[in-house]
Amino acid sequence: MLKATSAHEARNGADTRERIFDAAEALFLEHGFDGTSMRMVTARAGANLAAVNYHFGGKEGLFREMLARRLDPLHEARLALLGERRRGARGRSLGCAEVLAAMFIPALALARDRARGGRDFLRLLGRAYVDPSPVLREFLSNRYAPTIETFKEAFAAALPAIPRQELAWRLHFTLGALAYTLAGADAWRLIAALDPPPCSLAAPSADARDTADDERLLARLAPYLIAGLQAPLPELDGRTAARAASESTARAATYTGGDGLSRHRTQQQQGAMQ
Amino acid sequence: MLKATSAHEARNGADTRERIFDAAEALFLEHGFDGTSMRMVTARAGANLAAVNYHFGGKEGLFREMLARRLDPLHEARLALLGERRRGARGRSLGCAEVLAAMFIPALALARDRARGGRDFLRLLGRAYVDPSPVLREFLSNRYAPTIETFKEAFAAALPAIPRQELAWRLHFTLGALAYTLAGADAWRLIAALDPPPCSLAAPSADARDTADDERLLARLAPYLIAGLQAPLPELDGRTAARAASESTARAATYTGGDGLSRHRTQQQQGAMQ
DNA sequence: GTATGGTTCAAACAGTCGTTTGAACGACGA
DNA sequence: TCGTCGTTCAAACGACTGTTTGAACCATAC
Repeated sequence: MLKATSAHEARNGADTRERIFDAAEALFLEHGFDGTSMRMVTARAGANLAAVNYHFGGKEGLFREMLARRLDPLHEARLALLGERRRGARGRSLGCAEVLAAMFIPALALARDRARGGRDFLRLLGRAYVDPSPVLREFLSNRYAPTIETFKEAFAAALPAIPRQELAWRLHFTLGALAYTLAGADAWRLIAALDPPPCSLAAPSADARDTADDERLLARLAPYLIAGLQAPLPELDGRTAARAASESTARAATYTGGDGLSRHRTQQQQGAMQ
Repeated sequence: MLKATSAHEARNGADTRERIFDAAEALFLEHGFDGTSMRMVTARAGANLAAVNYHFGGKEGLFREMLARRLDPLHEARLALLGERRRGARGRSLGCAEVLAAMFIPALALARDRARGGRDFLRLLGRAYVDPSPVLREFLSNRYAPTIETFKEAFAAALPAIPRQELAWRLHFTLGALAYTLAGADAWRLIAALDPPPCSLAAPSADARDTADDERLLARLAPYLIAGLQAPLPELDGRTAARAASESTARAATYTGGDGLSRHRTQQQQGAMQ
């Protein structure tokens, strides 16, 4: 009734499951949750319409498991890499770029690994975060909230000069730039137009070309995000964000010490704005 | 047969049009294009189901006109403000912050003006950019491509040190952070929790409070985006995104400047990543 | 051999989708 | 007063939605 166990069932049943996963993934990338029908999925997968309800219990179950298949390994790898770098730092707190790398490298590795993600992995990641369907939104926020919280703490330690409120917003902006960039089909079409083609001698496979594109894209994205995270603090209501924070939250005061303060010249670019 | 002309028809017909617009707007914010049905719209608008096809020719026509109602004034105001600042500069090229302000200020003004946008205007703007429906994507890219091109030129003049390819990407990231931030219903719920409430003496109206929220949000967003746009250039030759990230820690990366960015990728960097 | 149990299948379920129809309404000019 | 025309209305259209059903399949266990 539930999962496949014997050799025969494992071969047949698991195979249809995978085909349905792949079909749902491709269709979700193009049409979103509401725009993808079960008949589209099963037709593309070469499976019977009832197979979705048999294997996954319904449309919602299919998309939840489809996302978890890709996103669970991603978040595990992210946490593992973050812990590894923390142990390697021996007490020294990680830098902002190192924390960001702990988010980027596993995503890139999965995009390179066809078995666990494939060339469309990053697009899937982005689409999942911008889909309007409440089913997916609730699923994602429930399942991956601990990981996000852990990285939020890591960024807070890496950027002690940024008040917690401000940092929460900047991480939100960062996630937005990431999700939108990765989700947009336009972006991946623009790569070929904007970036010069790789001049490798051996004709690269389709996968290798896409992987190189991913790396170029994230190489462009990382400096942008790091600069944004470390930007001078804004002024709210005539006060600096730091003052606003210290007036409203007691926690910010504990982070005022440390080396991060010298890095921020809070007056430098303020005058240029507006 | 087509639009209303006489006094009577202008009162009745235009009124239902507006009610349908408002209903479609609210539902589109929550459910997206595919998740919003004509019956949901007409029921909320208190109109007959056939009214949508009568006034707009169909679902696609409704959403196109609904978006144009909000976004046309926005883009006109953006271009007007940009031209105004250019004339005020008397030949001196505008700064990055000024160009960004020409995008922000009209959006904020429309969000403050209930008649031409209202408190949900920024959310609508964001949702429109992330909706997966090909109908809306094609409509937006066709209709507002000239405006985007104009601002791209303005940013290019404001940031002469950034190569055009790189700038195109950074504007894409910027648009992503904007759209995702504005679209997310979570963001607007977080504002109350993260930002200290305004300490005005008079009890603020609901609109005034939302406007203040918008201003705080964009005040936080602007330094982030400006810093990202002005970030040190990435190095794309033979390095992975991870190494580029860790090398650019704390704005230490070198400005290669001009076109000094060598784009020859020497060899495959497969081995560099685990 | 037969029985078992996971899997697939065609067919149909009730419901919703966007759209169309043709009659009715109601203010206007003649 | 009558005809006109823009607008609204209930009702229905065929197509599509997600889901369910019960029979058929087939390698395995007995």
